[in-house]
Amino acid sequence: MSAQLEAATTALRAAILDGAFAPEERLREVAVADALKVSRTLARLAMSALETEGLLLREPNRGSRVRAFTLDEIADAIEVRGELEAMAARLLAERGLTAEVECRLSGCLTRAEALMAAGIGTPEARSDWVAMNCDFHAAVIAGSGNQAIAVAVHQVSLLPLASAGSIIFDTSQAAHGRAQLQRAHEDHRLLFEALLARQGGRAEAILREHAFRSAENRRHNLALGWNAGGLNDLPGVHLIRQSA
Amino acid sequence: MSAQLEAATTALRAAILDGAFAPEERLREVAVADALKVSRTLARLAMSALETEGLLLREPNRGSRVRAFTLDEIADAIEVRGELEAMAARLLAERGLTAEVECRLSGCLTRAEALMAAGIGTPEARSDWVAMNCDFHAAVIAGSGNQAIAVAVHQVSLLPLASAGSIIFDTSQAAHGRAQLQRAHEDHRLLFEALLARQGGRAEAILREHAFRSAENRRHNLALGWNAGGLNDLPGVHLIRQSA
DNA sequence: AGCAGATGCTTTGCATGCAAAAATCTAACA
DNA sequence: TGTTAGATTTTTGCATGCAAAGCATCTGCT
Repeated sequence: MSAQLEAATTALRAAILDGAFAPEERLREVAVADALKVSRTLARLAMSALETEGLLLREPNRGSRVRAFTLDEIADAIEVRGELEAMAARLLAERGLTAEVECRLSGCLTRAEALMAAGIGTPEARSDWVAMNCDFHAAVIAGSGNQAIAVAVHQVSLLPLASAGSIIFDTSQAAHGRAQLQRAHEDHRLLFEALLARQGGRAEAILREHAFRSAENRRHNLALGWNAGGLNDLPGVHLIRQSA
Repeated sequence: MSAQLEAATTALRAAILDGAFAPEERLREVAVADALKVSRTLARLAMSALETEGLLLREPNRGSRVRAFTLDEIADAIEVRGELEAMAARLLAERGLTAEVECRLSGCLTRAEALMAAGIGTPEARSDWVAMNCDFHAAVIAGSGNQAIAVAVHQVSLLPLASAGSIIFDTSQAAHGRAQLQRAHEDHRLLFEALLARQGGRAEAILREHAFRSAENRRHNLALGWNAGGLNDLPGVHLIRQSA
């Protein structure tokens, strides 16, 4: 993918996630091209890319529409990601930590503690926390030595709000939100401990539960925002009510 | 994806898997276009599609190369697929079998028994077996109710020889090959039993072990073919010696 | 008045053409 | 003889243009 196409795709993806297009709205190439200030060809290619990412649905000869997601789909994706990361943790425990991975993980723990000590009230602190979380999870996956896990995790993380990089901070109830982060950090710490001790089964269980509760939290927080009509403040996504 | 593009992509994918291009060989758009008898545009789009599938590697401004795979990568992908299917089995056991899924699974068991009774010496029988196997695994995944699993499985199954639809029958040692199939069938039967009894943990364990051994068998059979230089008879794939 | 068919307009799908970037070749100089 | 700089050739990346497939409206017929 070339630089221009990359830029166009990124811009279109951001526009979709920002809610620039209504759910189920038809996307015409010319409109996209105009909005992105690129040629029809690039708009078309960007749309194709986002189609394969699953953000757009294309009907033959009738263009594309933005896809809408249910809360359940997002929670499902997070659960799958968790299962994959649990597998990675097990493999990592079995093969043992390299010095590099150990350093990276403990670095994340240190950063997390510093952030929690200073408080995570500011957007910068939240951003740092997200980066730390991404780094931690990525380190586990990379350390597992199984590339297929990374591929699969990448795929399910394409769903909006399903990746380790999208965390919804519950600022309405500070104490509750803080408790969630503390618990997440404790999970990370215990996981690190299990990895050091080569306890594969334990590492797997910790990460699986970590992800499961993460999915539950996500579902809860999203539902809150949904009911409050406040989803537009999120790194937007089109949500539709879950069918049943 | 339009009909013409779909056809071109399928043709190119088949050509690559058939080994029409040497590993690491550079693929030029015009060459591909000529070979597929399509315009450069379609060739280009097809190459992009295969790039996202992971069959081609593209370097900016320098075209694409066919990607080569190691035995380990294939085994890793199978293991990940197994983990995902094990998760699906657990979810399916927890939510219980619907009449439709139960019927589909038991149908697969019946077909398998018929095939084993008649012997699987002919290509048709082998093809039937593969279809049965695909159907069985797909039924478990679909029955889990978690769409993200299907997406992730699809992704890792894109690796050549990693999908449930690619089985290497060991015809050199008939008894050994037959034992492999019998064991696979027994796994399926026991899994069905566990699902009926809502034994989620047991179902998960069975399928995970099933996949793990499948990966080992695949590694073994591929290594056999590799050493015998007989990989060209397979639904071809470019294999390179695993690095370590 | 209602429905079927036809015609025009919109939108996508594909091909060709042009420009820029990379690879290769050539030649000159150290 | 080896190396480097320039020029040429190849190859990709992108834009524009044209044709075909939908979709809507309008008209004629029952």
